[in-house]
Amino acid sequence: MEARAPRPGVPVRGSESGRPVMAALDLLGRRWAMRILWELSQAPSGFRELQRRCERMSSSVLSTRLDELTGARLLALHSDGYRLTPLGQDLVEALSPLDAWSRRWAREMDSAAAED
Amino acid sequence: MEARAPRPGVPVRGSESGRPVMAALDLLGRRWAMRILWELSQAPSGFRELQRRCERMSSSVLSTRLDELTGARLLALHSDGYRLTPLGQDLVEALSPLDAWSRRWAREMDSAAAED
DNA sequence: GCCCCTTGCTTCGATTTTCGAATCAGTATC
DNA sequence: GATACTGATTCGAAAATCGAAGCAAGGGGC
Repeated sequence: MEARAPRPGVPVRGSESGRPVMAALDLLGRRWAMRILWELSQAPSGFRELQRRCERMSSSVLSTRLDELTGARLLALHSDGYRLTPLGQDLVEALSPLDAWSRRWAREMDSAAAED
Repeated sequence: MEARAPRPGVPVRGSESGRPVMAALDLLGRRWAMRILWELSQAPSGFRELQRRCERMSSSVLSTRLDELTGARLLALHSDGYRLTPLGQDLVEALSPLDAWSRRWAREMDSAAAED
């Protein structure tokens, strides 16, 4: 399958500029993309294990995303399964504040719901 | 329109657990969601201005995303347009390392392309 | 050899999401 | 009343995703 992943420097969905951050937002905004990176940061996984860990995501989309993320040099297939590249690990680290934020979000949504 | 935004504590697409970070990944993984937050962090904007800044994204999707993000308490409509809430500002800050990462990504993709 | 199991991955029809141009209703200005 | 904004909706078309079935390759066990 031919991967048509967004790349920095090339116009992507929603941005003619090719600004790197826009390409990143396009790549990461595709369904399951961040989830896949998240799961692989916990442990390298093969295709089917990854599918199980993402609660049976569609194999066709998993295949497409793996192609795109591999093409973007964020991960690679080794003998023990897919693994993040150093670049991919950096991305997950850049995204890691999201976990703490989401817990604060959960608290605020709870107290907001309690007020209604 | 009724917003069916992911919320922490409630199972979302791809996760039965309701873990906050999974709800966040679902919400942010929808098309244009992160881009909208990104643009609003640069400057508050009205509906049409936002649409222009996102290079003519579909108005129907913009409307849906605005509903979802508003329901998630990440933004709100004021007299001068849509604005991030403090919670939404925190999210954008949590995502801000992405900009620096994307520039490193751009450099690595360039040098990788040069080798081919 | 053959059988059985697992792997990464593709196929393809059905469903969901997104697109985008037209349009609506509300408000302000003249 | 006419014009020009605004946020937002409608709806048929296009694209993305789903998901069950299946394929080809590899590794034992016999």
